[in-house]
Amino acid sequence: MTKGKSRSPSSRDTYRHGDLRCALLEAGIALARAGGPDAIVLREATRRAGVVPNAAYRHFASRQDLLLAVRAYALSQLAIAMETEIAALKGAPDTPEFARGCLRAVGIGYLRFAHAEPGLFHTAFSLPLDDGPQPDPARAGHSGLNPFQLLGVALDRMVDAGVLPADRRSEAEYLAWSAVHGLAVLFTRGPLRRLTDAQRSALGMRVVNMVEKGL
Amino acid sequence: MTKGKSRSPSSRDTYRHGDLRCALLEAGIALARAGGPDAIVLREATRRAGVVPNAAYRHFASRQDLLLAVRAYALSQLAIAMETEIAALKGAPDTPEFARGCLRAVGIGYLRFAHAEPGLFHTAFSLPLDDGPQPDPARAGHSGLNPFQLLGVALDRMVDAGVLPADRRSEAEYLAWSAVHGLAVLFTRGPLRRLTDAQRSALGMRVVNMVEKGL
DNA sequence: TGTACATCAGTGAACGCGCGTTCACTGATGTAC
DNA sequence: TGTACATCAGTGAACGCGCGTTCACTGATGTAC
Repeated sequence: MTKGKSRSPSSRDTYRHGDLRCALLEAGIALARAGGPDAIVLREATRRAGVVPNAAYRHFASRQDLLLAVRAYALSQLAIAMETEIAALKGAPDTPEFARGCLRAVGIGYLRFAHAEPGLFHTAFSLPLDDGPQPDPARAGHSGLNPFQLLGVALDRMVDAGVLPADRRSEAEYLAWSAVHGLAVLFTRGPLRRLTDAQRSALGMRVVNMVEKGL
Repeated sequence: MTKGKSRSPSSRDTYRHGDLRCALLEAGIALARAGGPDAIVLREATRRAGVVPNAAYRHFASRQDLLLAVRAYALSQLAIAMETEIAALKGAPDTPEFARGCLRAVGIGYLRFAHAEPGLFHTAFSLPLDDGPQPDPARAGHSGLNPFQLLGVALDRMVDAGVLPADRRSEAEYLAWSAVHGLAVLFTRGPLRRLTDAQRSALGMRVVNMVEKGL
């Protein structure tokens, strides 16, 4: 993920550009960060990498292919944001408190990421997500789980801790995801985009509480 | 909203095209319906209206101006979808049951519209919504209320009926909106877009119930 | 250690596309006398 | 009632733009002898 344009040649970047694929991906990420999925423009990525436009085709089959790589990065960053919140939890695991905390952490991580990186956030969901039979590890966080899986684990924990009736577990992912995703959209592109940090996190907590209570 | 390309000239469409503004708006709506906000293309709208591209500038200041007009239409259609659900409610008004039913109707209307008209739905929220000091009537349904106002009224009713504690009323719009909007997105462009009608409405009910219970 | 060679990452030039927007115009219309 | 005229909706032609993508190429690299 480092380009090293000004570094002396190493084993990593001896050949011509060095690591053009990586440079293009980074440029794509920067574009997505600044302007969302539509801002991912092949020619601009090559410009930033200091390379002629068609050089990109040595590393990506098409613009879409680059976009998918950027999206995978965005999803992994989202997963990491969730993991960070979970890691900050206090208290003993396997307690009801911890289980609830986990679900909250997943939701809060989601909202924080959406606010901190709106461009990447929208890139992550710019296309339908269809993981094949087995989940793509490129979309995962440090735990190896992708955002959806992290949510699933949090819900499983709640069932195990006796906080969520087992008969409500099915498809609970989508209920929780809906609420938090909706709020993230209202925050980032909707009428709530001018809220202060305090207002935003207060409303975030309320939504997460609503989910916990309403599940 | 009727173009009357093949009608004999009336007072409405005697002058040249007749009612080009209306024809362009209709074309824009058709484009949005089929492909969302990005599909609203000035040149294509003029093509469909049988007119040269720059003719559009007699009626819309820019592409953005046309897009805003289409969005207003989409919002009014959404309001109407909600009103339709409300109108179908049985039971006496001013009862707790009716108040709850109202909130559910607003949510279900929202979800139904999103599913029936995904292109218009996404157009409605393609830009930040900033109603000025007074709400734009072009975005309203038959009642004169826009979608957000309809939601507000439903929540007020719940407070009046004693179903929602007054201290939870504040900003409850955003909690409810979040949950339903999120689900609408998952339905229309997310992983839930292949659900059957039955599955979709079951999940819709669950989200609406979650909101009601969790508010 | 030195040389010939095959590889393939990046080049240079071009393609066709469709977009939003501007300009000076023209000619059917409704209106004033 | 008839004629001259001003209006302004739609025309015709063009602008500059940037995009994704394809083609035949070239020349630095790593490798085989």
